[in-house]
Amino acid sequence: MGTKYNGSDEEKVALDLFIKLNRAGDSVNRRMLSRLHSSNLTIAQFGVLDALYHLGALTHGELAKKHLRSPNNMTSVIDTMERSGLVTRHRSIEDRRVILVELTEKGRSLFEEVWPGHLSAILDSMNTLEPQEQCQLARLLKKLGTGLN
Amino acid sequence: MGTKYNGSDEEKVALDLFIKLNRAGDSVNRRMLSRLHSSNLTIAQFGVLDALYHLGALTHGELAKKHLRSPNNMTSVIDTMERSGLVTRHRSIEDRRVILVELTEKGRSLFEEVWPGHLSAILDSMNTLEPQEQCQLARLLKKLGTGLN
DNA sequence: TCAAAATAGTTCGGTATCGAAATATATGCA
DNA sequence: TGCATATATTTCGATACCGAACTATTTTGA
Repeated sequence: MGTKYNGSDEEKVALDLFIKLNRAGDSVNRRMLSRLHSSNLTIAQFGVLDALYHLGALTHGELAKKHLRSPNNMTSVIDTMERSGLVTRHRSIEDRRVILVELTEKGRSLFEEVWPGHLSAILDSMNTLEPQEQCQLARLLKKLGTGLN
Repeated sequence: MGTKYNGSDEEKVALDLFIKLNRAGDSVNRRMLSRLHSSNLTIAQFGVLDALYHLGALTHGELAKKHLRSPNNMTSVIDTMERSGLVTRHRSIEDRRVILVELTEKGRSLFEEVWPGHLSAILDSMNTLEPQEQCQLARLLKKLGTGLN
């Protein structure tokens, strides 16, 4: 958003907040992106690894919901990951429309290799704020996010 | 991030915050995206319109910096917008490496048409929070963002 | 003054993302 | 039972985005 908008104070506060929300999110993700880059993982791929590691086999639809993305997206992400041998697909027996995605051993060990650094990067980032500031921020973000859905 | 990670309380708070930050940003942007979609604008394109409208002619580099994107990106975004007749490019006379991007009349009027709805959508979103909550959130996000750069 | 370094943009190859439309399968209802 | 509808995924065409390598131009410094 431009910085030269002339509106009421109320509008300025809201716009300013909108901008800062985006900037903060961008900054955090940019960090993660450059971290993951050395493992040849994208954020989307890492999200899939993470979900599968912690939750076990999931369908395209479940993965998409987990990351607020459309399912047609997952096809391409999973394609790439399957090509690099990180996951396997197989069709469900009960419902033959469904495809289950599962970590391979390679995917599992890559995640275990990358996760500690990723976690500590998140901790580092967030520790810019005092613990009670973190809680406060989380509360406000939750309220904002909940109001939007 | 998975929801089943077992770490210290401190880690849980930070991870939780990280997730909520992303979710809130996604929710807000998703809204904007669906709003802009009816004008055949992407978020990137709208950002360019906005910057050019409020700041006048800018170079690729300035536009990229404004949106925390790489300049090679701008080439493609500006290409698309030039094709749809929203902006023009011309090479600077003083420094012939530089390309200045400017709004066309079509771009200007499209922005003026879209901006009010966009602004009120932002206001609506942010008004989920009380004014003093908005200020508090902005302050925390700023502190977080500043610590990251 | 002129070659090396810096800067602005583009091109290339690859992934991610979307919406719309297609395919395959499952479910529900008359 | 059988057709209409719903659901899961894929395909298609388009845009966005990244890093790396490239071209053109300007600036710097010996």
